[in-house]
Amino acid sequence: MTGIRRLANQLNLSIGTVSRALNGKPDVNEETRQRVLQAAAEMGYVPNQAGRALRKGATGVVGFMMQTGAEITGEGDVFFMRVFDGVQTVFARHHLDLVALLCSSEEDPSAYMQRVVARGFADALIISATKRRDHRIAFLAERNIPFIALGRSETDAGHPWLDLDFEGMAEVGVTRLIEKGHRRIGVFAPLDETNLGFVFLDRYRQVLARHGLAFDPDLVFRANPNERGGHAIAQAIAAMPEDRRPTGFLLTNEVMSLGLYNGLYQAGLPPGKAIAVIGRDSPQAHYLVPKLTCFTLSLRELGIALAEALLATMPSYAEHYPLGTVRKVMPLTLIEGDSDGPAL
Amino acid sequence: MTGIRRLANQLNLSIGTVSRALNGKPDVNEETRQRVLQAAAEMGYVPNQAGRALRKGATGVVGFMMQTGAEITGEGDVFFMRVFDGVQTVFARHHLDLVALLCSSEEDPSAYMQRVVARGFADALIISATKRRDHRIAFLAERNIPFIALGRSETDAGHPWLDLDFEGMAEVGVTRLIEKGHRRIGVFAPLDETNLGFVFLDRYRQVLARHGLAFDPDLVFRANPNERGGHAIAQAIAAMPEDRRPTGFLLTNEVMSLGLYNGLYQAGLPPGKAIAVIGRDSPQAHYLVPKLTCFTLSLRELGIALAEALLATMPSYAEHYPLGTVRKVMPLTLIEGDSDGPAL
DNA sequence: AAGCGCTCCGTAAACGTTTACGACGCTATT
DNA sequence: AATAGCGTCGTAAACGTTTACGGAGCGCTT
Repeated sequence: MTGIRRLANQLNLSIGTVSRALNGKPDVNEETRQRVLQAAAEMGYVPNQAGRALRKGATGVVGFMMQTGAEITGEGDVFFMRVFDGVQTVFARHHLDLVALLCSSEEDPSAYMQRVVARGFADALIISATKRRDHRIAFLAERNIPFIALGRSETDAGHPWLDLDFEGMAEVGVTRLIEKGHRRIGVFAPLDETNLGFVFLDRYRQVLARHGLAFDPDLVFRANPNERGGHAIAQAIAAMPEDRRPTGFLLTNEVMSLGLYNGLYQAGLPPGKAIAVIGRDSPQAHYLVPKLTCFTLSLRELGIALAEALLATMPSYAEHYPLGTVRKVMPLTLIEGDSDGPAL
Repeated sequence: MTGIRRLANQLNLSIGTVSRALNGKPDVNEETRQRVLQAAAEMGYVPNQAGRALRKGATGVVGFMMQTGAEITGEGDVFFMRVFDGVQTVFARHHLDLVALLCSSEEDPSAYMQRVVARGFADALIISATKRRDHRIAFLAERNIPFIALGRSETDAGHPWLDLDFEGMAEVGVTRLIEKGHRRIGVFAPLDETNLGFVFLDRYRQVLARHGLAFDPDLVFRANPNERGGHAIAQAIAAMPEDRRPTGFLLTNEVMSLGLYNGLYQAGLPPGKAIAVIGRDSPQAHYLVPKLTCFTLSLRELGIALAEALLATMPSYAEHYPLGTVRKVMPLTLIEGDSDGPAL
């Protein structure tokens, strides 16, 4: 005798009643409910996940899909850990569990996702590292599985997403550099189809135009979104003729600054002096010299917003989170450092 | 009609035969097996996780338990992502899935783990961020749930573990600094009960003694195992009277070096000149100036070893991985940089 | 020709829950 | 006094698999 049956036996109740008592159903005497609850606690009873999932057709689990071994997110680990924490504070209120679904670098992300949803592993998904064209979005939307994307994408399935305010960063960052006298402002762009704010470049050009500055494609530096990429950009800058180099640089990525700094120093172009740099907040940014001027946002709040937006797509939570597909951009605020001095 | 029943219907077979065909059981005609396999692929059939788990009493999932929002691991994100990748290459061969079980910072880790195993979420567990005294170990060992710990612990349940070779780092690192003329060598130790190689200090003292050097407790710097902790250590060093300061420092942690460097520069004690530093390999370490002399190991191989050691505890995999409880220390190799010059 | 062993397949039970439905006793209504 | 309604509880089916068991068909031996 195992599981709920043992509990029922102990209490001289039927398994049906015990189940109802535990699940807070109305048609059970309050006194017996207390008896059940107490006995469950004493015997350490926890409902079996498989049995419950099989019957209910839902697991109570939300999966956050990530790729292992890859360094394509451009965000550090603390980034995700803090976002997770925000997501969980919301989920905890609704007895939802968050797990990270780890897609091996040897498996195709789309295939992995298909496997995961077909097997009924999770009720809903959060996908990150979205590409500009992302098959996963159409796939999930078609079989209307609740999901939300962290990061915009060009493939639009009327799906919900959250993203950082890349437009705002372009607006504020580029304007700031221009006002400090910079005329040639370099920016980062991803190498592949990874979506790290493809809207950023548009706004960058708009701001330039508004100030009467020409757009120079050579000032868009493509690289991998990691430390090495930052270093590569520095080398590329150093290799340019002096009068064509950027005098200011805007980095929308969290972890590239360290490599960029290092490369600039090596090239004799000290950041903050020869080249002004604005980046993103991260544990690294605090300890760069000179102190990095950077955009920051609360990752915990990002996680909370993510969770709430996801639940807003699920009818079962409509009473708490009014139904609707959220598409929101999270604003960032600027922290002034010493890395974005005026143009020489 | 759903699931395997639909498949069976389509093929004019019984669900039993279809199941056997899919699971590679011997008593099924090879021709019909091919028919089944093909039909399954065409119809995109994937066995339901809940049904299978309920019947078999096993999920085919291994959980890697992590804490969100916390920064207690002392390892960067790339660290875990690469370890995961190693684990998965092994698991993939055995149709095992790896997921990260995310324990919220608002929930007690032991309670979370209890919930996870009672619900039958995973067949086996990998636990990290082990404490010197870790309740989880006894808990898992008692109900003999297969698990392995990443990191040693003082609570010994005869359980398997893997850990970095902190003794080796102490041996090689301290000896190296001594041979370069350093007499006062500082080391890092965690603040709380987090286990970051408590064996390290023992070996540190042994090496000192072997070279006739006295152990000075003031040279053991306690701090949080993150960038901020590194910075705090630098400040502590600067606050010491000059003749009591360490002239060399050994950092066994992956991410503290950036903070330490920054703090030392701020204090006018440039790393590599005023104070020799040896640390751990990480994406940051590559771009520190001067280049950090550091210990490195293949995280992928660590993951592979972790997975193999875990499977070695599970009888079902005995034919591939001979039964036994592995307790192994992963060696690290030294990469020479420019940060550990001779004593002045 | 009867028996045996082998291959292949169908049948049905079981895993642990949840939940629709009905049964029972009691009170209040007509 | 019969009935309706309510509160409480038990019964049993269902979720989608896997697997022990048995049976049908066939070729071979004795």
